[in-house]
Amino acid sequence: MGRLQHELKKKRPFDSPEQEALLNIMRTNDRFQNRFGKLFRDFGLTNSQYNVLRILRGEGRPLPCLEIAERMVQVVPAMTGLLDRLEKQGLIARNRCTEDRRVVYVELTVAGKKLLDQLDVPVDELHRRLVGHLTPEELRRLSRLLEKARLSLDEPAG
Amino acid sequence: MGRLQHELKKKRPFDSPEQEALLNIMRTNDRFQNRFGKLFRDFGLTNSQYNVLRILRGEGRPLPCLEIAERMVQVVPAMTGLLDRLEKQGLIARNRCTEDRRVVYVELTVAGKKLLDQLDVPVDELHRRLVGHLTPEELRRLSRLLEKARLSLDEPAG
DNA sequence: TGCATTTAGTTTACATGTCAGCTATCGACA
DNA sequence: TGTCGATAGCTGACATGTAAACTAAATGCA
Repeated sequence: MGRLQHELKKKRPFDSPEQEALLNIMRTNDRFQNRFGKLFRDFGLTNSQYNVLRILRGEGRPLPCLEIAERMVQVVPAMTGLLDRLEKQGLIARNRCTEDRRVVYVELTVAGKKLLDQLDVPVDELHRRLVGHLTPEELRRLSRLLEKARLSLDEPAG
Repeated sequence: MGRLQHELKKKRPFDSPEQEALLNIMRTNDRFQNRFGKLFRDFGLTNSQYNVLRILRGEGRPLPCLEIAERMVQVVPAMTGLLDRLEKQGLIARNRCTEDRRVVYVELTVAGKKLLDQLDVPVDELHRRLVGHLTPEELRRLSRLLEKARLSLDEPAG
């Protein structure tokens, strides 16, 4: 009996290798997200909030809401509230674009950058704690398999 | 430049193979969850609701709330509302245990079983559409790598 | 110019998750 | 018997996600 089957107390084996792989992806993600959530909570952030800050720092310049939403696989409406809370915490600032007044630019504040920088070491440590026991070769294989899995999303019918 | 890096419009390469693998897991999970969400929505269900029904059918007997929560990696408080909505839809029934009056048994109703059975074929089709382009060997390798990744969760410090 | 279409964001309604704290009940043990 | 600690579940507060409908602004094109 496989490890996942045991974890889920499943009585019967999986219907297919496809089902087993998908359940493994979801299970692994849930558990790992949980760990990151606990780390970020200590710094007053949620996973999504950290994600927004990280995107802004990576870009190094203000970004429109939609650009941020795209990189997070998230629907736009959710961004509004997310940004509201980050703004209230003083971690980001919003400025309406003068050329196209529909656009709202979001930028990292000094406080936001500072908080993010504080998180770099703990985040990296957590990365290693969670998957550092896999060899670099295994990590690369895992990444390649997941990227191949996502190819199905590009298909029109997909 | 890797596929994930391109998807995320990331300018710089990943800090580590650990980070890349973790982001790949999260990204893949998000996109796939989305697809399942759309399928279940057509049947008036959410991912979590389907998960509960599936667990109950797999077990074939009533289960206490906590047992269900455990298998879903979910915290108890969330279960209450989830079960409320499933009960309101007539898909499950709750009975308080007579021996231990703290325990509430949850069981699948006939309507719940029927709805679930209707979903079997579409769900299996979606499984194949999402990851059916990987060979059985690749799917097994992916599952084994994810299971190995989760081993870190068992460690006391983990 | 003038209107239809598109685009960027927001609002609203609802289902999830997370935590902290509460109630009811059970079991053990003095 | 009576009380204390553990267990099962619920409530309330808050942050996320999803969809649908809406506002405001820009664009295309007659």
